[in-house]
Amino acid sequence: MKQKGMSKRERLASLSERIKTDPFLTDEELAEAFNVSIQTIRLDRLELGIPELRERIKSVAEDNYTKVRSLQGKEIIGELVDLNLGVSGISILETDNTFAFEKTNVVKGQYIFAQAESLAIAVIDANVALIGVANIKYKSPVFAGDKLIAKAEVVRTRANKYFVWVFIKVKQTEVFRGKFILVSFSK
Amino acid sequence: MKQKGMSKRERLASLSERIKTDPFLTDEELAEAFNVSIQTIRLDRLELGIPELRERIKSVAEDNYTKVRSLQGKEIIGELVDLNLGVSGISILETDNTFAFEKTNVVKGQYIFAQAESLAIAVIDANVALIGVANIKYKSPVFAGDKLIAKAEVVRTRANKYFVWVFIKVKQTEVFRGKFILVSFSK
DNA sequence: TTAGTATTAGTACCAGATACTAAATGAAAT
DNA sequence: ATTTCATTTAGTATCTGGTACTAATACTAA
Repeated sequence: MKQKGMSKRERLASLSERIKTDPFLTDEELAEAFNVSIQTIRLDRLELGIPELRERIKSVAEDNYTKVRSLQGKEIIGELVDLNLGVSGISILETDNTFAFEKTNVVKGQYIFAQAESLAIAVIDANVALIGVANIKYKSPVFAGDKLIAKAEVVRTRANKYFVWVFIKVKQTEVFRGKFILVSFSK
Repeated sequence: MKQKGMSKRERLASLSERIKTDPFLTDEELAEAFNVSIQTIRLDRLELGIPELRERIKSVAEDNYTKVRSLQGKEIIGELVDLNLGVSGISILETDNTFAFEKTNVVKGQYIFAQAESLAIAVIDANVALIGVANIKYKSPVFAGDKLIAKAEVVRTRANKYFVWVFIKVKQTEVFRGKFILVSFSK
């Protein structure tokens, strides 16, 4: 994929684009791709303020290490700030643009749902599975940066079934409500 | 956090534990922590088959790079295998244990929901926001390893509102159904 | 005391850089 | 055609966090 006769401006733009899409490229590989010397690539990076390969890899690793742990590894989405086991609970989720659609900056419903679901499960604290849900409603869109405050309440317990209501608000305004039916699991 | 008078066996066990929980530790830091020389740490790593810091960081970065992109970066959860814009769509999601609760191996509802929601949005393909949802139902638990096949159908369009039904099956068995109300966004 | 293991020390080497100096090349302006 | 300045290339010393290897020393159990 050699690109000859490129102006410096073009190369700089293309370079940062490439590194953004693939942060694992060495200066040597980049030098070959652009058909310039390694030194030129280094000068370009210096000019663009792009750190060296190892730093890039490290930051990808660090960013994701925490993010992956907190988004997919952890059982609770959002921070549990109050818990009254079997009765009620409150969690807070600070959103940012990684939770949102790029174009619109609207937070994806899946994260709001995840906060509600995980809070509902935390309140029960048993080997539960979410089997039924009803009456979910997104009342108004949530934007990146909004701080979601979720409140859960156990409204009824019957045999191994738990009925939990979860409300999520952004600054007093209700943005989501859902009724979850949790079924405790045979051990 | 110095640990003196540890046997080799103890150190080896503790070492791999530490590196597992924090892969960003250099040999030097480890040597200080265990109060042994750097060479000892290197011999230990060699014996345990633990790669060097840079390799560790790189593999964390690579593992997560794809995972994070596909789970939180991408707009669609699951692979879109069929799309009839404005009418219907099918997506497939192969689950694994990263989607599930550790203890029970039951896939978290949030991922199933995310697949359904993102498919519903893909079928509409407009600047939509998910505002209302109704009649969601998880019919039976999904386990890590199950292959989820989601089908979406647009059942009604009224002004800027779209009513989309999504069914998810695992081997002919319906595990989820949901009716989404999507509202197209003012540009 | 000795054998064998564990540990430490030191050297040469590597990748992928930084930081720096110096030279060569190219294009535009005079 | 020559000067001038930006761009590019070349080369050296240095850094980090290692590998691979050899050799010496310390510890421990028989």
